[in-house]
Amino acid sequence: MRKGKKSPAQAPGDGPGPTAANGPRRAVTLRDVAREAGVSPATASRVLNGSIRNVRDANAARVRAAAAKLNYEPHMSAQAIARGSTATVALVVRGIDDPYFSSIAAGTVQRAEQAGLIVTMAVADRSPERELEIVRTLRGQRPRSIILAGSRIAGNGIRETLVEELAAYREVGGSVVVISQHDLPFSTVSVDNSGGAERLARALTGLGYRRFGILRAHTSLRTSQDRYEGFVAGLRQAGARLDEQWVIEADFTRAGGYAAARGLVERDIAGLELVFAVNDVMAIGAMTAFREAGMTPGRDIAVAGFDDIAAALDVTPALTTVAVPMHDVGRTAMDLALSGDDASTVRHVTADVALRESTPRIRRP
Amino acid sequence: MRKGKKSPAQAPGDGPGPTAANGPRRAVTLRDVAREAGVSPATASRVLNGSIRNVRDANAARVRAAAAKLNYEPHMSAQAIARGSTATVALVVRGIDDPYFSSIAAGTVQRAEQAGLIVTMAVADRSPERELEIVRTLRGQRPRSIILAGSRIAGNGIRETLVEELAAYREVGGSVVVISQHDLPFSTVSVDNSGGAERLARALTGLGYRRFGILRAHTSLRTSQDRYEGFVAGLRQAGARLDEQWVIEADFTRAGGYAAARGLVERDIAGLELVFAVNDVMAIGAMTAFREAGMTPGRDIAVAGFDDIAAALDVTPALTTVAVPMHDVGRTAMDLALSGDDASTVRHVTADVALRESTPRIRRP
DNA sequence: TTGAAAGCGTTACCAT
DNA sequence: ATGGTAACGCTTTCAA
Repeated sequence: MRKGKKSPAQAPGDGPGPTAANGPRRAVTLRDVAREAGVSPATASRVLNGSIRNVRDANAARVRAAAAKLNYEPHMSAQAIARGSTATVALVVRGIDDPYFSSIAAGTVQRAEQAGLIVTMAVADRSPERELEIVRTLRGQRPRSIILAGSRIAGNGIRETLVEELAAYREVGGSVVVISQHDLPFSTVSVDNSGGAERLARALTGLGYRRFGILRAHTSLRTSQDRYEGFVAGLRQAGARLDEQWVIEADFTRAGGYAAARGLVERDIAGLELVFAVNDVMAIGAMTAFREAGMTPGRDIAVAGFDDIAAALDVTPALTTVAVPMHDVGRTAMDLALSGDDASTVRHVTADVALRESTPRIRRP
Repeated sequence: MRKGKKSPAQAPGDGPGPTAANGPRRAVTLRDVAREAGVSPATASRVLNGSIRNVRDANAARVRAAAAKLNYEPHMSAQAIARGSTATVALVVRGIDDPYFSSIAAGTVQRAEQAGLIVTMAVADRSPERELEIVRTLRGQRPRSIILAGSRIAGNGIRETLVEELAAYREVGGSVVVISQHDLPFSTVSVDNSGGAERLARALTGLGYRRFGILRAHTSLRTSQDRYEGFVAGLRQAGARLDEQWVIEADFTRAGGYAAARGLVERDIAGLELVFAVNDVMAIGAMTAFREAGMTPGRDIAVAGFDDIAAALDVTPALTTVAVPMHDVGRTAMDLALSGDDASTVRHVTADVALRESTPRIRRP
């Protein structure tokens, strides 16, 4: 038995009234409400949370009154275990801090709220191992769905284990949605990273650019890799060639872009015309680094990014980028999660090139 | 009884084995693990989640092996109801999308993870009513703590109801932390909004500025109000006066700042030297609006903000602001939440003026 | 050290 | 329409 608070406290006869003691009073339960209303817990349950309408109006009213009077709020965990399902959706991101993820999260949360679900956030910024660990823990929450945003391609079996883990989760009734990981056997929101980057490359060569540098993240980041490869493909199509020495790997963050650009300016970059960073925060970091080095972005060196975060419009010059509708991505992910589509549906979202002042038409000598 | 899966399925004798059927297999439970290990559920519980170390090594090993083999993950909801407490913390923000809140959230989540807690996010961007509703729903989750970031001062009784609601929640064992709402009877992380703004005003007058405009949010937003009043106080101390016609109320967002600045430039603002926006996103929106109107921020008009979000360094000219250590705020909030300090502790965090190029020393005629 | 059993707050079946 | 009661998956007391 639990703490012996039943018999002594019950003798006097009623609810959780302020029993003069001071320790945390116990929360109001459905039984309290039922007692107050003079009905059985079953009836109270039917009124408050049940789907069926088989309760006499008079009783329903009394129950509702009692609930209001006692300020009753159903215990979600208890409901979860009684019903066998929760009202939770889990979202795994890499860094909430990042405008990309926070926009996706915003879209997700918005949709979840409409559906009466709560979303829990986990941050998997450290490593694939950590991500795996998180997914494992998440299973314990028994969420309806797990949405994975910005996950990695990990080597040495980690990825396989992750897939197994998620598959097992789906096996017991959960749904899994991944964002931009088109080769995982789950429902996917697929951002056209590769195509967008390709079109960007073509647009930029169209503006006259020929000598490119690229700031990309580690190859294990699928998003970065897709954008990189798409961009290179676009250059190739346009007959521009890429000098490997100007491809730099850095963190997928503002700091990463900043550091990479610093590294660049310390070398001889005469002749380098444009730097493409695989996301806007890196591009913006790079612009700041260039500026600090006395170069004016958009004049001495062109810069382009990817994502079209809000800040892309606020920097000077405004940043050329590829617009990803991040809210949509989040919403779509949630829609997929809730659709109950057991198949591994893929939903494509397009990414459009937005040419701005950071990449003016170039006048070649 | 529930779904009749007990008797028939039990006859053959064993666990949740793949019974040829295809519907969602049921998840592995502690009983399954216990059976597999040949011990009682009680023992399995002790090994897997119990604090006490009273299990023979051999048995412990078998239990662990069984758990691993079956890929068991404890059902958090079940634990929550059995133990009478959850491992969640609820965070209520106004818009995850906003860099201010996402940074706070990041700090919070980081700390929570260290403590083995999961955080659920709710967005209260709509209205005080909505916020109240959210808090109410949240109570159903029975989180250990509720952290309120960026909440409002609402009129007409809503605020009182909110306070009552939170008080009741604390009554039953939860802890409440509010950020920057120093007059609520709960533990508080108090950002020195008013002092920071005051120091900013003095620093700016020290640079020679005399004619100020202010972009602020609705008076119901405590943070905005504090910053506004602090700034005005600072001006007064420096003997500068504020022309009311240049105080504009707008949304607490980039779009709000942009719109307000548009409105400003459409009027005759000759003589206006500096615009202070009560947060960086508004200031940055304003800078963009000024630039679009053909004015160069930092030269034709000075601009200052508050928060020191990452973007403040990336805009041109770099934005003068008051630096709020947002990660710290988030972490501190979580620390307070977990400290179990029943008293309404207040933790102060300072905000330092950061003078940058958007407010150069002014040369008066 | 171990297991039986009660109990946590709900829901849903079954009978009334 | 209503109430009794088993069940959900786990923890913890109590007795062995």
